[in-house]
Amino acid sequence: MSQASSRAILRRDLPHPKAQMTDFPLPEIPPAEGMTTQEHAYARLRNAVMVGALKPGTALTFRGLAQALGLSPTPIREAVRRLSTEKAIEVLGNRRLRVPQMTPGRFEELVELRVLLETHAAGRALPYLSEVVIDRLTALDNRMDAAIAAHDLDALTRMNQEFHKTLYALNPDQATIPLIESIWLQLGPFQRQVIEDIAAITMVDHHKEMLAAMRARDAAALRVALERDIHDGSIRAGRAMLATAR
Amino acid sequence: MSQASSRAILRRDLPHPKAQMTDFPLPEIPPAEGMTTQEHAYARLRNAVMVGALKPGTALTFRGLAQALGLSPTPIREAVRRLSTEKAIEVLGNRRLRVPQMTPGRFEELVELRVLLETHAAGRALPYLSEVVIDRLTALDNRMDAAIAAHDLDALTRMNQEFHKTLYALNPDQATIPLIESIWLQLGPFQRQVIEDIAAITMVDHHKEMLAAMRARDAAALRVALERDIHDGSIRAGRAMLATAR
DNA sequence: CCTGAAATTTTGTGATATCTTTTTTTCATC
DNA sequence: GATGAAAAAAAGATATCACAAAATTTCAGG
Repeated sequence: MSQASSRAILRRDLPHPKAQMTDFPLPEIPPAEGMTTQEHAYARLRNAVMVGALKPGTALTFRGLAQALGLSPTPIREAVRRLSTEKAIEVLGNRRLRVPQMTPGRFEELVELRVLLETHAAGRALPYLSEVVIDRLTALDNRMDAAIAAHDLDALTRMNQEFHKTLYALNPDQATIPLIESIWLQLGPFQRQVIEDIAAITMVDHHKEMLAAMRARDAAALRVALERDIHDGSIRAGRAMLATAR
Repeated sequence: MSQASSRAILRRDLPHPKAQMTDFPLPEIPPAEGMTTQEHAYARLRNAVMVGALKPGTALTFRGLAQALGLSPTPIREAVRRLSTEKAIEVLGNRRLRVPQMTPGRFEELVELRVLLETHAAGRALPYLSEVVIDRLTALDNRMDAAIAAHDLDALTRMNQEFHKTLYALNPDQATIPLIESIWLQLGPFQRQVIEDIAAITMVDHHKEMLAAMRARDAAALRVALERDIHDGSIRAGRAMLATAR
């Protein structure tokens, strides 16, 4: 991990002392072939938000991010603007950037949207589901068990998203995934504060329910398992956190 | 209208001769107070896509757009990148930009998503609905009747979106509207090819149904009217168009 | 030790320059 | 006239520059 030059990302002052951070890593992302600098910066920042590497309320600067990633501000600005459109980063009126704060109302809305969009996507994916894919998802689920054993929360988060995304992407006429990912981005920073091993384990348990429903080609059961997966994975812990944080 | 310098927006060659355009206007948007150049460019391009001022398949260039808007490429790039994240503009692998093409499968998916998200948003808005708002929506609906009489399709499209958006925005914990707008953006370029006066009129008729349901605070009726509004407004004409265009 | 105004630094914004890739045009050859 | 390779033009990507706005620090006065 390159935490070497990640010092200048933050501003010095923050409204809430709790949000103060002296240093944090921007997880690396392998730079794919033929990727522009801007795309790589986007992928890396997006991943950082998605896995919760940036806490809610964290203030950012273009120049700080540029320095942290070893780039000029130009591609960073493009990447951050894209993320701001996805509501992953907030551009405040006074030209300041920060990772959005979570509120109880927004949290409930986001979880409802996850259920709405993901059950829709799963239903539309089911007709395209093959044995090969089920095997692939089962293998992925097993790797998640290993990640839990190793307490590797980053890998677990990534694989969990891959599990869901693989299912939804089976439908070739795909317009839902970007919307779902926008929701994931908005939940990401908050989620990290919330996830605990227990929540992670129930998450995977629901995946096994989902896989059983897929094998049976049972749309209703898949929907129920998915709803449980989303609810148990976030709602309980999230509500508790927001209730005490006030 | 400033169509003066909108010549260099397009590339000369296009895969489909049908998509070739010699000139087109980018509808103007009043530059709001304290708006940055990038934000204004974003608003203007976004509006152009939303109201269908750019045909599907239209190829764009950063420099051409910059010239058309009288700006340097920098803010244009940021604006276009944002739109590409919203799937309003496609960034092809070979670094080319274009307005996305519509396919039958994608069209059905987008309309389904409209119904899914907008019925959700309407349901969540209903508890916040006041008489004042209903009156405001009724007045807006009347102005739409006038726009139909005047054959002003741009104004009609804008007001139709305002009608829907006003309703959904009543819920203060709002995460759905950006998703809905992304769908509108994706349907925008195609919709313009499809809209006819008859479709526009049925659209408004459904608004009157929606208003009646709002007055009665009847969530089920509102949902039905909204579904009809979306379906009748696009599905029939859209399907017909895509069927013949093949 | 606190307060607040001025000076300093930092930052966002937009234009421009440079480099590389892609596209378009030119033109010789078949 | 068609074909294709080379030359020319155009366009994307990124770094840098200049400027204005905002935030931070400094420091005098209480």
